[in-house]
Formats: sequence, structure tokens, C-alpha cells
Amino acid sequence: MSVQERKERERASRERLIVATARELAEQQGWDAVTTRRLAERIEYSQPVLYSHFRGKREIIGAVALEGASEMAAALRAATTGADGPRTRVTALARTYLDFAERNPAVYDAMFQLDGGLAFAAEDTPEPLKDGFAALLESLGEVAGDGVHPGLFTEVFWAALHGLATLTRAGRLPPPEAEQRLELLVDRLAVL
Amino acid sequence: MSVQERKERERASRERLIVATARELAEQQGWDAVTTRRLAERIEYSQPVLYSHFRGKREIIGAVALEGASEMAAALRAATTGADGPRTRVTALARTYLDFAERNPAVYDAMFQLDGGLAFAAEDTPEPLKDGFAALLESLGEVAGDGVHPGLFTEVFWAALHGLATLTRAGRLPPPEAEQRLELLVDRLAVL
DNA sequence: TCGTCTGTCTAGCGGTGCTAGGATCGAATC
DNA sequence: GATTCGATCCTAGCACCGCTAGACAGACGA
Repeated sequence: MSVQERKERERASRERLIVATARELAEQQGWDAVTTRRLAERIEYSQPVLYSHFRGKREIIGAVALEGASEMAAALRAATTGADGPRTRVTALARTYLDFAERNPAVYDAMFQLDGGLAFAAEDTPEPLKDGFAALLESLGEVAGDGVHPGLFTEVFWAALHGLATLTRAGRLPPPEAEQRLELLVDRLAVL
Repeated sequence: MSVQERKERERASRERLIVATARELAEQQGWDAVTTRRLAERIEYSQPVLYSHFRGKREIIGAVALEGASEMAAALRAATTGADGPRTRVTALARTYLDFAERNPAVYDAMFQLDGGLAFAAEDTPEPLKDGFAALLESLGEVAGDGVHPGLFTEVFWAALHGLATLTRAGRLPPPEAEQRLELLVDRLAVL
């Protein structure tokens, strides 16, 4: 019995190693550099081992995305719990969101740009993703304004943040004015 | 002399065929299905012919993106010239933008999601891209509000539209409420 | 009519995600 | 302690990718 438990532990440990290595490699050299061969080499196993843990590369990306969603949710909550007053909270939330996207571009890509085979806005949406949206909703719901559904408002605000994050990182928006854009967004969208 | 002109005409015609075919194939089966082999087969030439027109697949994507940018700029202008009153214009603009993204997903991807090797927000930005932004600026500049730089406001509004477009298409936002999100965005962001 | 030269194709390179099948090693049994 | 057996892992290879070198043919100018 103990033998089997040890094997399961080792297996789980190796799975974490795969996800962590994929993430590391993606942050260092971009997702294009994350090939099954390179990934296998880094974890010092052969390629087929990856397929005993994940159905394919897509699922590995999905695993990184889930990890990222948990971290982002935690970061958003940490940034808003300290702040008092709706305006301070929303600004902190937006700044933290954009900051996360900028500091973890590969993870952000896994979450929203690449196909990780994850369900969204559906019943079988994984918990970390639902929780990420919930973290947004907690701070944004209170500034939705009268007669506006908090969920809908959160969707719009989130979309705006997502647009800023992706367009900035793709070089479509000049970085120096990022802060001004953020403040304009908060001023206009949120009802304070 | 005339012979050379004819050849240039034929060459230009073939180049248009390549771009149109790539676009068609991408809209039908997604960009993943646009391989150089399949593309070559569809235009009834061999693979290397593609490389006598474009440096690589990236440039073909870029060509589709430029075509799309021109069309989008035209669509935005057409939608706003008829409308009178800032509010009507901005709503029409936003609706047209989201509509274009929804109806031409592959082209929209070529413009903003994929790497077409195009420069943005720089001196050597191709004319159609600048013109697309200009089309947004024309209608959005008038609702930026006092003390807010029209360019900055346009960037924020554009980012929000981009976020709505991409998240909706990726299944991150439920389509039925798309219209409500659009109206909320216009109501809040634009100073009318 | 004859070279030349442009234009096109065949064939192939190194890489990708993924998998079939054989080898190996450890655990359980006699 | 020897032996069987099953899980685990690796080697080798599939079809496909973007891209290119070099052979070839056909149209051109002399």
C-alpha cells in the first residue's frame, strides 16, 4: 500500500515539474520555444512521459493557465483588501491586473490568448477561473452604479483591462501613457 | 516593354490571389489550416512560388491584416458619416467595430492576434493601420471630454472594444448580452 | 535559329506534435 | 532466493510544418 502511495506522490511531483518547467521556458523564451522535445529534455525524461500526464501540449498550456488564474485571483484580492474606499480599491485592482499581465506575459497568454482547452463562462469552468472572475466582481460590483448588473459591469471592465493589457504588450499602445489610460478608464467606467 | 508590363500585371494578380486565398482559407478553417502547402495547392502553384512574393508565412498574414485594416476603416467611416449626433455616431462606431470582428474573425486575428510582422504606433506603421486608427479618432475625439487628450481617449476606447471582441469570440463572455455591454461602454466612456 | 535567362518545380532539410512497440526494472509470488 | 508478471519508460518513427537548393523548361532578345 505504501509503495503505491509513494509512486503517486512521485507522479504528482513530476506533473508539477512539467507545468513549472513549461511555464519557466515560456517566460524565458516564449511559448513558441516550448516544444515537447525541449520540455522533455528539461525535465530529463523522454517525450512520451509528457503524454502519460497530459493529453497533449494544449493541456499543458491549460495547466499553466489554471496556475496563473489562481495566482492572479490571489494578487487581486491582496491588492484590494488593504485599500479603503471604492475608488482606491478599483484603481488598485486595475493596476494589479495590468501589472500581472506585464510581469507574467507567458502565463497571461496561456490564460487568454492561447488555446488551453479550458471552458469559460460555462458550468464546467474550472474553479480557479471562476474564482478569478469572482475576485474582479468583489471589487467592481460596488462601483457598477444603480440599475447596472454587477456581473455585466465586471465583464465590461474586465474586457477593457484585457484590451489594454494585450494591445500594450503587442506594441499597439505606447507604454509611457499606460498610467494615464488606466486612470481615465477608472474615472469613466466606475461610479464612485 | 509591353511584355514586361504584362508580366508585372500577371504577377500582381497572382499576389492578390495568394492573399485572397489565404484569407478565404483562414475564414473557412482557421489560420491553423493555412499551411504553405495547402495554400500553394489552392492557387495551383508550387510552394516556392509563395516565397517569390512574400518573405514567409508571416508576411502573408500581414498582407491579409492590411487588407482588413482598410476595409475596417472604410466600414467605420461609412457607419459614422450617416449618423448625426455624437452619441449615435459613437454607438454606430462601436457596433460596426464589434460586428466587423465577429464577421471576419480570421482577418481580425491577422490584424491583432497573430504576428504579421507589422509595425504599430511607430513611424514605419503602414498607412492602412494608421488610417484605421484615424477613423476611430474622427468619431471618438469629439466625445473625449474636456482636458482629455483625444488620442489617449481613443486608445482606451479602442482597447475596450478590442477586449470585448476577443473575449466574446474566445467564449469568455456570453454573446447574448453583447449589446448591453456595448451600450454600457458607450454610456460610461463617452462624454456626451 | 540559337544562347541566355527568367520563372517554376521537384526534392529535401530540420523541425513540430504525437504514438506504437519493445526493453527494462521493480514488486509480488512460489 | 529465484521467477513470473506487470507497470513504466524509451527508441524509433509517423505525418506534417515552414522554408530552400538546385534542376529544368520555356520564353525572350540577338
